[in-house]
This record gives sequence, C-alpha cells and structure tokens, in this order.
Amino acid sequence: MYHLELDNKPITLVDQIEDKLLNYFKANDLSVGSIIPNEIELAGALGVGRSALREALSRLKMMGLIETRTRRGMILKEPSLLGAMKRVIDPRILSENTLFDLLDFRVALEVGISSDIFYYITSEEIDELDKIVRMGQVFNNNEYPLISEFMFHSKLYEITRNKTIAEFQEIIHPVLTFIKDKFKVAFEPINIELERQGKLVSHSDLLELIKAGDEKGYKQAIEQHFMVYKTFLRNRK
Amino acid sequence: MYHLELDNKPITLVDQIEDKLLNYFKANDLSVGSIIPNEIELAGALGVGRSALREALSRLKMMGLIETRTRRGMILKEPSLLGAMKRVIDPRILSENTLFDLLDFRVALEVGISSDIFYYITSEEIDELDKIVRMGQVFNNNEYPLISEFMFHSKLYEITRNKTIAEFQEIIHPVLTFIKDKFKVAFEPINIELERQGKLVSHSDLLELIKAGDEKGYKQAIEQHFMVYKTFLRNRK
DNA sequence: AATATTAAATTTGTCTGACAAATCAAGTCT
DNA sequence: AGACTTGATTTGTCAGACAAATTTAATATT
Repeated sequence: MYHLELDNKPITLVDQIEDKLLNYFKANDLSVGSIIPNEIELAGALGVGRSALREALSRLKMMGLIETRTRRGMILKEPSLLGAMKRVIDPRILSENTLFDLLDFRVALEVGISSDIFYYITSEEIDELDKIVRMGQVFNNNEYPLISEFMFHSKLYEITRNKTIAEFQEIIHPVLTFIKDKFKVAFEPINIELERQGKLVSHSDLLELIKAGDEKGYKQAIEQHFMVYKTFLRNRK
Repeated sequence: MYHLELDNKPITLVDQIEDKLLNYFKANDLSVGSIIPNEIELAGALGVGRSALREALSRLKMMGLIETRTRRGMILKEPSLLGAMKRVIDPRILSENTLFDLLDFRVALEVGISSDIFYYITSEEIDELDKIVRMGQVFNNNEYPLISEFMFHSKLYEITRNKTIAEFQEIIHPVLTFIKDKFKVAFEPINIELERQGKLVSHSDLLELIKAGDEKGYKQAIEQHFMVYKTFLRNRK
C-alpha cells in the first residue's frame, strides 16, 4: 500500500505528492502569481488520482501557498507563516502547557526586540504610541483597556520592520486573552503585590523611556512590565 | 456551490469540516490518545462525502493532530507547533524577505530568553555548555564548527524549560544554515571588521559571563554575539 | 457594426462507489 | 494449546459523475 516508512509512520502517497508539488514549483521557478496546471493535468503528470492530489493541494491551500479561483485555476501565493500557524495555535487543540509556553515565548520575543525598537523608531511612531497610551486610561493593577493594550504592543512589533514578528503578535493574541481570562484569579494577587512594591511598569512608563532614548532603562522596564506573567509561569514550573 | 464568504475567499465545505472536527473534538472532550470514529461514521455524522472529509482530515494529519494506524482507526495526538511550521519553513517556498525575518526573529528570541537562562540554569547545565564550547575549537571569524554552534544554542533554549522555544530553534535551524551558506560573502567582511574592533563575542565569552553570574554583561554580550546578523539585516532594510 | 444576450466549455468542489492492503479477531485444524 | 486460515474492518487510492461558477465563444438585436 505504501512503500516508504519513517519513524514507524508510513509515508503515504499524499505526503509524497505534497513534497513533489513543492519541488515542482521550485524547479520550474514558479513564483507568486504563477498559474499552475489544473488538477487533471497535475494528477496525470504525477501519475496519481485526483483525490490523492486534492488532499495534497488541500494542505498547500491551508498553508496559504495556493489560492484557487474558480475557473481561472490555481495560483501561487507567498505563504505567510500566519496561515499555517493560525490554525494550530488554537486553545481548542493546544494543551495548557503549550499555551503557557507560547505566553513565555511571546514575552521573550518582545524583550528581545528592544534594541530594534530603539534602532528603527521614528518620531511619528512615538506620536502614535503616545496616542495609544493616552487612549487607554489606566484602571486598577495594570489592566489596560484591551484595545489599547493590543495596539500598544502591536505598534512595538511593527516598529521592528519585521513582518513575521508583527504577524506573530497577531497570531498569539487570542492565546493571551484566553490565558488572561482563564487565569484571572491567579494574576490578581501577583499584580497587587507588584503594585504594593511599586514595581508595576505601565505603558506610559515604557513610552517615557523610549522618548528619553533610555535603551538600558527600557530593557529593564519591559522585563518588569511582563513580571506578572513571568512570576505566574515560574510558579507553575 | 459554497455559501459563506470571507475576504473574497470562499469558505469551502472542507474548511467548514475542518472547523467542525476541531469543535467536535473539543466538545466531546477528546484528548490525546482518544480514538475517533472512522471515516464513514464521521462523514455520515457530518452529512458530507468521504472525499471532502478526507481532505479535512489530511490537513489535521499534517498539523499532527491526528495519527492514523491502519485498521485501528485514528487517534488524537498533541500537535506540536513544529509539525505545521516545519512544512512551511522551507527555503523552497519562503521568500528571501521572510527568511531574513526569521533570522531576525530568532536573534530577538535568543536575546529575550537571557533572564530565563540565569533564572533556571543549573551547575550541571553549565558543565554541559562547557563541554560543548571546548568541543568547538575556534576557527577564523567566529565560524564555529557547525555542530558545536548548533548544540550551544540548542542548550541555551533548552535551559528555558520551554519546549516550544526549544522546538523553534530546531525548526529554523535549516533556515539559518541556508542563509549562512548563501550569504557567506556578505558576512565575511562584517566579521572581519568586528574582529578588527575587538567586538567579536565567542561562545566561550558568553559562557564565562554565565559562570560569573553576570546577567547584565551577558545581555550585552549576546546582542554583540549576533551583531554580524544584525548588521547584515539592517543593511538590507 | 457594436452591444446585449445566450450557449458552450472549462475548472474546481463534492459525492458515490469500488478495490487493494493491512491488520485484528475469531474460528479451525492438528 | 498452539499454529494456521478465514473473514471483517478500516484506511488509502482510483475512477467516474455531476453541480456551480465563470470565462469564452457564438448568436441575436438594435
């Protein structure tokens, strides 16, 4: 039935077709916008049935590599990482541990882009950040209105001039709101304790450091800004 | 033919089936190891044909959510992000810009995990890092033997106790070697210039800072360690 | 002749039915 | 009881059919 095996998992024909298609696109130097042969031709060229081919195509469509326009056939697209990841990063299917890992991941990433922010940021972008911060009035314990919260961090990612990083923020945002909501009770005491110690860092504080060009101070502050999550995560390990 | 639309892209039946399956798994509290109904039953329950169902299943298999054992039926697995991303992160299909973004992404992430490293690292892990560093004799211009290079950074990611972050390193490693190889010529002069200024930071330097518990020094050093890439990337933007 | 309408052809999306291969279960034979 | 055979089940794959949409071609109308 299938001829190749790896890791005890049979490599099905569909797997092979998927791979062959990728090689085919690469070999024929088909790039974004290229029209690819229709299903019957492809199936014929590969010597497989249309159903098997379609299963492989379905995967490539999911990854965003192929887009189908009825009648006009299929065209190649640049697959954003977003396409494939969006479907997997879903609180429905990921374990709690993985969700925590993602929160941790996101925090690390935002800390890591600090020097880029200072390298790239323009005065216009500082103004925009200012607007966003003013839009979000501070409530108790660092709980910003959600929109401002999202926009502030999105803007930071945007400043890196790195589309993939910016997209990443959008992808994992649902994970964050999911965790924030589900473990609200666990976050509250941590926030209260941090506030008691005067260690809460607000968006406004971060922005001031950016304005002052204080990169070192910002790096410390951004870590402190995420201390709620860090404490929560470290307590759980 | 299809009833729903979004973003001008028709939502096909397969898309809906994919979503319904995820909801079904969640609603019935099916977790890792659960056996799910066979294809004919699922198709019947959803009121769709087997081919459409199989296209959706094929996607879930690609994501690693479902594993099929012939005859025994299908069982649910924890889908690692790796599964879905590995296929997309492929120099064959990603544009050069996205590959650069990924390099940038990876650097940011490794800078961002610095505090975790100091928080979690054990003396055993320091010993292991020591072995890895000694294994890799330094060649010219920071070009470590590839295995040591890979192992050193893998170990750092491992110390974070974050599986997702550790997996990420493994996934994008091919991208790094691809870029390193393809743009070797561009990296060389940058490295030479950095060495002239005495600004090259080796793995050995990083390890010494870890041993000394010098977190601040490490954070500066790790950024400097990646300065080759940063310079390369910033020149390109 | 130019435009509007209609018909035909093309291509994806989906269904149904069929068969092969693998494997598990059970029954049968020695 | 153990080895062998048979049958049932389920995934993997193919083939053929039709619907829907839409482009292209053909035809009719003014």
